[in-house]
Amino acid sequence: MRHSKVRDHIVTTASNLFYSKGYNLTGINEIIKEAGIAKATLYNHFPSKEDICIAYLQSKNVTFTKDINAFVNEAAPGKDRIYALFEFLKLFFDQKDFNGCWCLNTYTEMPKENETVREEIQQQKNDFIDFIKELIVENHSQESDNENMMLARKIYLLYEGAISESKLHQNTWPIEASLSLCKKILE
Amino acid sequence: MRHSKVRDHIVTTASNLFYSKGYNLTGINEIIKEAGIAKATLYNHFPSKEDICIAYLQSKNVTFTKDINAFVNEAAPGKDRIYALFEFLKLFFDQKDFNGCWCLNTYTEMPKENETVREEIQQQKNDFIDFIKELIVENHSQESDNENMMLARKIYLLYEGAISESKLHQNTWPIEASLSLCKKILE
Amino acid sequence: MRHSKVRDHIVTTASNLFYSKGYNLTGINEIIKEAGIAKATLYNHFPSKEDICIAYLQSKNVTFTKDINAFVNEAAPGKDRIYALFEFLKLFFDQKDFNGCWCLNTYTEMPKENETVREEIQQQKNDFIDFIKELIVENHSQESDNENMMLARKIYLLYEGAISESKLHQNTWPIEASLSLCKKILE
Amino acid sequence: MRHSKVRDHIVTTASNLFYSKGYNLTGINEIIKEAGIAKATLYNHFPSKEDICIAYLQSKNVTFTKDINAFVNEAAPGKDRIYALFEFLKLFFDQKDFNGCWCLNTYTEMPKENETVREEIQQQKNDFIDFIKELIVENHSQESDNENMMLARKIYLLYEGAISESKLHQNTWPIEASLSLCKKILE
DNA sequence: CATGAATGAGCATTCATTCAT
DNA sequence: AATGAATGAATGCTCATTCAT
Repeated sequence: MRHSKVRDHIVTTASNLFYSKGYNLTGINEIIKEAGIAKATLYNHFPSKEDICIAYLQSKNVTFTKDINAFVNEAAPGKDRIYALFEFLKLFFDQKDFNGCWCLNTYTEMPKENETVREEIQQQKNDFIDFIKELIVENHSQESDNENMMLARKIYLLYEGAISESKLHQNTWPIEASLSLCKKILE
Repeated sequence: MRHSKVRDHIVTTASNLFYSKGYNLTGINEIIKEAGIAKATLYNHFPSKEDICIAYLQSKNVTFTKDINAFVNEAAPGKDRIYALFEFLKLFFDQKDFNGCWCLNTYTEMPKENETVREEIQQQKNDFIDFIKELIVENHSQESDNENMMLARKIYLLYEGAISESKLHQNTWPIEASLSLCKKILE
Repeated sequence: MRHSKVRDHIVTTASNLFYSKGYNLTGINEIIKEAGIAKATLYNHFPSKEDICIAYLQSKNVTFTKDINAFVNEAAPGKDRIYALFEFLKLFFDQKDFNGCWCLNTYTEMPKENETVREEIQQQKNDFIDFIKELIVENHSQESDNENMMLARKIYLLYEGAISESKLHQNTWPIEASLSLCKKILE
Repeated sequence: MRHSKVRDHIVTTASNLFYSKGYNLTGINEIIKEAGIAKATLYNHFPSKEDICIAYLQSKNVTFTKDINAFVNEAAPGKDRIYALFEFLKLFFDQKDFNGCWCLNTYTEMPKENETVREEIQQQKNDFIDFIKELIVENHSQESDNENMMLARKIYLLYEGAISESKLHQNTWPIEASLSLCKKILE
């Protein structure tokens, strides 16, 4: 049974802790205490802490993908939808538990040897680049596929820089600066 | 005695481990074993692991500042010196223990409550932004101080995006893309 | 319902695991996984792991008694039937999951306080001694009952030494040596 | 420092527990509680429980070798020294914590994969066989080396059967029977 | 009769730090 | 200034068993 109420509860609880405190600074004991379950219950649902981490990453990604899709679709087709990425980021930043990008954070916390987690993260980022590319294609589809990809990567880099640095400096200026730069290259 | 041979040896050893494995995944035992010293010796020089972390960050910054300064000064004055930032990053990426930015990594690994480390990191990043601003001033000093700062932040964001993402994707395309974008906004 | 198909399946599965891995190194989870049943199903048939252990010992003994009886009866009446015990042991040793004597193994693994299991094992061994005594009686019945018993115990000791040590040294020399000694005392 | 007071204390404490309760039924917690030390202190002296097991086996063997040597040397040279092996065993049996052979017990408790422990045990047993062979050589040295070895193995098998079965049946008859058999083959 | 889910107590091991010398 | 030894608290994980359905 892949989806159970308890399982979802564990993922939600662990996700909040992993995201706000970090993966290595969150112990299993803290997760079960917060979730109000026994240790063996957790291990009945997940073979190891690493598996909870994967579930955490996937859960974050599902929500993110859904939310950002909905958000950009509220903007007018064209460049505004691309700019909306950064508006979305501002809302994200304003959330009281904002702690940057779960992917970058987790990638940093994991031992290099953990290829499972690394590949999950790389996949999510590549999916995000593809998502940006789609927005670009909608906007100026006269370019070659390769040029669209190049542009998508640049906007992706601006987004990533913005999320990392707004966290580090605890300020929105990186988001504003990235948006400004984004507008410049799309004009 | 702020500077002793043993102290420097500890910092060097710990730095290599912290940088390549991460702060939380590096234990005190590993540091003393690698350094070939007794545990109490380490604690004679540093009150706690956190203090070694500060020394690590400072040590990394001293080297970085010296090296990047030297590197950009080899380029012709003007835009080339700014582009040299990204050339420097490529060399950095090619080093066999490359693991992204020690500041971003450590910021992610530390508990939010640790303001000492957070402030050290923010200071380093602000110093780096100032360094970029100096390069800009040298290049087109006719702009206002505020506009120079805005531009410096944008180039800084490109640099930060490039270092983070080249690590994550294990590829140089983020550096190339950032450099390309940098050239575009300076033309 | 003392004998059900499920019950027998559990005993068979548990027996294989207990014998090859040891009682303490075999978990309930491994048994149910291997048997393909639910945990509660197992506990419907056996009140505790210890009860499965008893069933395991009895099951092993039933098979052993049947097999060794059949085997020695194929030999000519007289001394050959006694020597056949060691020939039987050689065949036992050659089985790919050979792991010595289930009784001695289980006796070693159980806490001293577990008298139920200890008595079951002692009973099986006493039955085996009686079995050997019967073979002796068939052979030279002119001896007193006491002398027959003494002889049976000696042959039993050779058998037990042979099984333990062939396992420990992973070699058949202990069986050969015991057989050789057995022949000497019967000549 | 291979030999420290604490280390010896740990080995002594663990040995008593491993021998009387069994390796798997003795937890690290019980060892440290009985030894009156902190958990990390134990792990400062031994990398793992398995290493304590090796130390336990070696410690038992050192004492055994010393004691049995001293004991047999008190007997008159010749057959008596060989018979003394079984007299020694009787004294061993009478000790209040007698629980059979530590080697056979530990061999049974260990997973098959643990070759380190298995080899240690096999080595001890082979050394013991060599010891018996020496006693035989002293007695009737006119035999070939191979025949002496064959005889040593047989007496060894009697000894091993005696120790295993006196434990299982909680009685000295196996020792008496083995001794009786031993006398028969040496006459 | 069978099940999936839950549990408390326990496991071996590692952590950063302190202390007496 | 340097050390080896000791520590309490926490780590991730497994155990046999129970319970509601």
